[in-house]
Amino acid sequence: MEVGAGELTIYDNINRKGETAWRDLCRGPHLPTTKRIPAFTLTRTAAAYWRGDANNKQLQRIYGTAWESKEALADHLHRLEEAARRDHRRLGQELDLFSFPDELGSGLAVFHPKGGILRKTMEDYSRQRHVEAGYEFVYSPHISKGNLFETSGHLQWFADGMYPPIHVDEELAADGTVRKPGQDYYLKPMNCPFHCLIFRSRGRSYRELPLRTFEFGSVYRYEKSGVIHGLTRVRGMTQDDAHIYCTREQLRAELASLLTFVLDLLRDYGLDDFYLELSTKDPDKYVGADDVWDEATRALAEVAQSSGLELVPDPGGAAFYGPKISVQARDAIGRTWQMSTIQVDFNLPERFGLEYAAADGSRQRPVMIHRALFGSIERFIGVLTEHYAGAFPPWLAPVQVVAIPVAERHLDHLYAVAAQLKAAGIRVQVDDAGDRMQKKIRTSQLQKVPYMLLAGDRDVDGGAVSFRYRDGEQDNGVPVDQAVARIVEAVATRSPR
RNA sequence: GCCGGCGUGGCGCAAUUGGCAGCGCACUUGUCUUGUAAACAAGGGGUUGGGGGUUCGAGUCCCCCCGCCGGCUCCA
Repeated sequence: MEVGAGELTIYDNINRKGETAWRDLCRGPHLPTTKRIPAFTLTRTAAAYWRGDANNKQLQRIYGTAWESKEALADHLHRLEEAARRDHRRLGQELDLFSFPDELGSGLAVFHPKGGILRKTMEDYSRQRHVEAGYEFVYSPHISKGNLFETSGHLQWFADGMYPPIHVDEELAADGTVRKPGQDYYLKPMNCPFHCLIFRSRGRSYRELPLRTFEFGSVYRYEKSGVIHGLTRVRGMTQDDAHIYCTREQLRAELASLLTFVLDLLRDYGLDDFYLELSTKDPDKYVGADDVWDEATRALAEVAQSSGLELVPDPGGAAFYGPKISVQARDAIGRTWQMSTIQVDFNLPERFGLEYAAADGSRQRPVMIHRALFGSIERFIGVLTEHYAGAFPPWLAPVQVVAIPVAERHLDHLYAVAAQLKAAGIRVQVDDAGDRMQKKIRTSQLQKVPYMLLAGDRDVDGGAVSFRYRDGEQDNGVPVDQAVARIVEAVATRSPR
């Protein structure tokens, strides 16, 4: 039969007359009777393409889950609830981070002030690390004439993933015929063609290589309507994108240091459980010479192996232009997300005719590496939101400190503390609303603020504040200078608490 | 894109066979001046996603768009 390995059973479903009403396919495991399933529930229903091919008809599929005991089923359902509680779409709403206004269109997000400061903090730290790692910062526009994407091959290979062209500058004569043909502009689906133009903008020497061009580049992809999902699958996104142009000899060392860089940076954002996937050539869809493919694939494999991380092969999963490593990260509840990709590309340097002058004076073609760490910032924010369940570590938290007076007369003391924190670069708010203290604590708790600083008569008299941490723990009567230093230290070291 | 479900103040939800659009939170104002997860009271806020249709009458029924949710296919 067509379904994989193992047994395939056809169940006869008998009607009251004892005739077979319909037949049902099932790939095991099989039970003689459903009485042996102690706990099950139906979960959802949706269409599925016959044999997983969109060209085929769809069948209605009913999903269920079966467990060895009622307790195991309850545990499973509880885990699903936990995942739902962490859903970044819900937390994005509750924590006022971002939204998807209907007016913008599907898959297009706006970041609110709190999501904005989170994003800016992530970007700033990323920029700092890229400076340290020898990247050059470049910028490119969001749209381009179609020419560029003909050169890059996007219009041949990936036109259906792109927004349709914007046709401009056409002039018609009085009789309606075209007097001046117009131009097609496209929203860019990738940044690489632009970076290739930057490389090509003047003659290049081997002395400049590796040339590492970095950009937070906004790209637009016409994702099919049914696949859009929160921040993790959007139509407009910003990639932390870089293209590294190097010699074939430099490739291996560059890939090795790159993987280290990527993993270190992901760890700084709080992800630390990884495995790697090596995507190799699809024999039916690739460009470039076999020996270069082999060389690059070997280099990637060796670099991956020396990382000591688990390596999962993904045969045929490469892009048409070169093999890649992708970093898969496990989050706090064990789900895996594809994060960073490191792709070797033999195609674009060829298509753009990129060259550098080698030491012997000959003209050589550079190898190009595409890489993104976050993948897209939007997606990374979505993943981190779920990883932390919205309780971001202090350095990332949109509001790091909320100061709460026991009574109104303690406000001036807290305004002074807040001014000190603010001067030290801490994002602090004084909750001077008309609510009671308990209510203010609840509000900040629900907003997952890392530090609450409370002050009553005892604190004011002692020149102190009282900590309430996000986990409910308290540390009362901490002298103001110490309290400020404690918070500044936690933020500076990107401490988890 | 496909199949199924859904769309009601900022958010979460209610509204009987088609018959006065409501509740909680949030917001504004007032009173209370408080020691670790919700004080009390009053007030404002809606063309029920958009458009068309049926009807004396539509949140409710029909059609077309838009968007969301769950899957499938896709994810350079």
